Amino acid sequence: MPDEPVRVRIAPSPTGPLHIGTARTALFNYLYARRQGGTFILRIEDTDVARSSIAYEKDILDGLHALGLKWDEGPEVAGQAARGPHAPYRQMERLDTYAAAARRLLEDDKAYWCYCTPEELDAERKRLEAAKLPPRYSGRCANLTAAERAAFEAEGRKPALRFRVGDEKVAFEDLIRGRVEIDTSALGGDFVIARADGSPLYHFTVVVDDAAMEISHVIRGEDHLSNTPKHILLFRALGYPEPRFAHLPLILNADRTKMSKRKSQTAISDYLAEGFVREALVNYLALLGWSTGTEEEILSLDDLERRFDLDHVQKAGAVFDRERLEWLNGQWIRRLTPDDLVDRLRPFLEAERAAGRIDRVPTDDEIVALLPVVQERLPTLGAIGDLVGFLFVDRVDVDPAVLVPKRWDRETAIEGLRAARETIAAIGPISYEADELEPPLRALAEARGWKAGDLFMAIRVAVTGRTATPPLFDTLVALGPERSLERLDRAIERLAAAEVA
RNA sequence: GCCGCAUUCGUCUAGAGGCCCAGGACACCGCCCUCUCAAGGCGGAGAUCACCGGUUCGAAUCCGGUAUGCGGUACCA
Repeated sequence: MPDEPVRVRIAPSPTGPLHIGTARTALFNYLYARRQGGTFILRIEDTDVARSSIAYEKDILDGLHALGLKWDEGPEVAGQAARGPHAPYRQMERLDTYAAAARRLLEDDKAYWCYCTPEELDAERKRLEAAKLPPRYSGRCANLTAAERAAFEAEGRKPALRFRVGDEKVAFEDLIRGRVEIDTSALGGDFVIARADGSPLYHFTVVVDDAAMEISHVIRGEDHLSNTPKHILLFRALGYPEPRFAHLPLILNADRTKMSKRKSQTAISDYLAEGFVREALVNYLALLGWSTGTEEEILSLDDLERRFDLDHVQKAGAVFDRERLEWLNGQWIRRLTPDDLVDRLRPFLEAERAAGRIDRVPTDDEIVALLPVVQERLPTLGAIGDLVGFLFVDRVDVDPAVLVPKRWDRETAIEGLRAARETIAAIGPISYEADELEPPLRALAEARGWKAGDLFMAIRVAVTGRTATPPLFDTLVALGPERSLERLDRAIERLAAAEVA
């Protein structure tokens, strides 16, 4: 095949939020286009009017934008007109195109009107199933006479349009799986391409549009592999050139079934809301079913655009592994510049505030100051509240029981905290730095014969309310001398009061 | 049921006849670092390459069959 221009597309249905699987397919199409110097097209397949919504369309466009997958043709904003030489790119706005194609098939007798009701078809299917036969349309309406049609019309029946399947073998060369051959007799008979209400169905619109938009490579999920012969038959019947096909392995639930909302978290927006960064999402998704062929695994979108190829796409399905995503997310968070990280953290801190988990949102300067101890501790951006939220609440809740280190008793804890309080107070606000705090507190522990770790733990719990925090002295500095002493005082009171209880 | 696709450590994968009694990463375990938690470093455990036959001097890699899994089989996409 001569160098035809590469044109690929992602064709989501706005019947749900952007799904992990759709995002991965979009990514592979995008990467293929970029790598081949081709065109990446977004087409909205909204012919299932009952389940489609503009809100889902918006979620899908927003999600693709958030991942950095820019498309060359298609709608930019949900609901608004699309741009590109083949506009519109929303199927419900292309109905006349399908109607024209349907008319041609009808005129060529490659399609016919079927008056069977859903009930009749259902009964037929059940009968076949009961007889342990594969479900298949009988072809009852395949050769109706004009009189028979008129009789049905007189009954008020509205016909669906069926495509004649015929009896042959269809073979194609899948770019990932190699040669695939299917006998069309296994396709279940003539299939419906337009509903009784006139609205076109997926198998039909996908072919008409892929042809109209001059799609050169159809890269999609393996769940469409078995449907491909139907599409090829339609391409041929309509006299369109066939595109090349590449069927990607499925993304799987932990039980190795096709990934579903029911068993996994599938919405990209949910991952973004948790604080997964686009770099990690893209990196992880790219490595689900594809590899560089080397041992490299931290790859930016830029790297991927330069290296993606269909040869290294895996054939078998891949289980979605959240742990690995989290690890990659940490890798990417650690690579962000301070300014960038602050920008990305702010919305999450604002969300913490809105949820009432912190009492005020820190300033950018405060966040920047925290970065050295926070950046390597964030598995997700959303973990920020859990990590340092105690710095931005008016008062912490301290459990007296955890205030006492394992090797200590209550009295020692009170004594230790009092001594620590004096030591810290003596340092004063001017030299209140981590380097100034540590030596005297260590000296204190040594003088009293305490393990430094025990003393530090008691202080940590007193000022943060928790046993796992960023390094203690940085934490004290972030807290400031006043609030540090105040929290120590409160903790001492709590412990003293616990005596009574 | 029928049709199709797939099968390398728990998971993601490297591997395109000898470099592999199979390499990397996540997770797991241990050690180091260490004020806790992370991060990082080092090490460990973990795959008879689904199974059976064949081709070959030699097979994870080629061929055939079997098994298992998944997907499709809608007037959903």
